[in-house]
Amino acid sequence: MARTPQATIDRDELEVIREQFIAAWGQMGPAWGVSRTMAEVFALLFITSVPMNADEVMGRLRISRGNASMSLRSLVEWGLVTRVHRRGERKEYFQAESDVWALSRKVMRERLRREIHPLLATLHEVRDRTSRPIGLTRSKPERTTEPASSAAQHVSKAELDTHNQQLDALLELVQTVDRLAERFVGAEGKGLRVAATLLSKMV
Amino acid sequence: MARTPQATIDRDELEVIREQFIAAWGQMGPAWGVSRTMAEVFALLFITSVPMNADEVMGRLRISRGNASMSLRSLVEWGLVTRVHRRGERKEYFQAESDVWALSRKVMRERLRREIHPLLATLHEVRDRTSRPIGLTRSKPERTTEPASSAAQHVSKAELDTHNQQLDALLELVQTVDRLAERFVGAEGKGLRVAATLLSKMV
DNA sequence: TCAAAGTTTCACACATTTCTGAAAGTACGG
DNA sequence: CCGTACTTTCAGAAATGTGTGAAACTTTGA
Repeated sequence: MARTPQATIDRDELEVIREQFIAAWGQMGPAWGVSRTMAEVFALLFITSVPMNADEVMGRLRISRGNASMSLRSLVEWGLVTRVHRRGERKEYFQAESDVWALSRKVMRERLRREIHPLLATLHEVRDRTSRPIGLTRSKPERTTEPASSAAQHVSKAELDTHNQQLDALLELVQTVDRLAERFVGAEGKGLRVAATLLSKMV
Repeated sequence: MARTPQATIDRDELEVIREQFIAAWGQMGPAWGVSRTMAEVFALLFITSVPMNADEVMGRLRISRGNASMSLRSLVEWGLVTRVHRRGERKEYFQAESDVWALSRKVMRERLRREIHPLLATLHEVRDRTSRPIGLTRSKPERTTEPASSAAQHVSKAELDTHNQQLDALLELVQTVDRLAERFVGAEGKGLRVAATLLSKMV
């Protein structure tokens, strides 16, 4: 297991290693809310650390022009990759954001926007439909009238209370996640790193 | 916008409300690494707060027996739902874990296991292939021999260093996420809640 | 030991997502 | 302006992921 500080590595070997990295990243893509290809393109740009144009990307990854164009565009939208113009060249080059902390913040921001916020909106909406102010004192069941089976129409107070309690608890959770995430995203610097340090102090 | 503390709600109305909740949850499913149906089944059990058997689930959600069986089974595997036996009844009933904090920990544990850990393993493996101890002092480029274009075979030291730096930075990030998550998962109680409280003290 | 009740499996059908390639669009230099 | 170099779009093809339903399997009570 002793690692020899290998001085040289073959071009081919490096390419194989990069390939392995790219493949691993690609597999994670879908689980992260981006397509496999998008993840691979990003991995390629990230690990190579050299700006590439669409042709280079499509050649290296063996994907179509259309796919390369789409993927690069999405990556730019996510803020994970930036366009680079080279003097005297007409082609557009793309380079990956290389600061991993910045990357994590950008990913988080995007997922917050696409997933958490819409969910929160719906949860609030749903919560409102059974009235009662949001997220406040979770009134304990205080069972009063029970089945109330007058005309097979009304829902018992107990059932409604349970519903509301579940919803409130969920809302609180999602809001907590949201607030936490916003904090990371907002933080100037290495949001996660700060968090990690802080939390390591808790038992 | 003033909310009347509505005393009664029609059965039908409650069903519609539940439906909206279930639909919203279902939409989030894919983004969370579970299928839409699985998310819906969970939402149904969670919001209804009453144990149901497979037939009730398939009836309410209009899904096939096979699908219901699969989804319930996965939910049990994830630990989000538990089987309940009723005295004298032969059918199996299923009920959702109702503590949202426990839920969040279980989801996190599962995703850690399926996504983060394999990724970490591969990253380490990739890192090892260019040797040098892991995650330690990120040696600054210290550019020495540059192109070294002897036989068009070897990779320049500079290129290799860049590669390793990117990889190390990424490893550090993923490890941080991993450690943070492990902490939440491990925490007895409301991991996230504690985190939120703690972090609210940071500026 | 059997029949009834309940659950799981799995080959196939269906739906959704992703990718391709060619055509349309855009912008730049001359 | 026009031609060339490059990029984007998009309809259909391919791949992937999900859902169905019936048959196989398991369990239980008599």
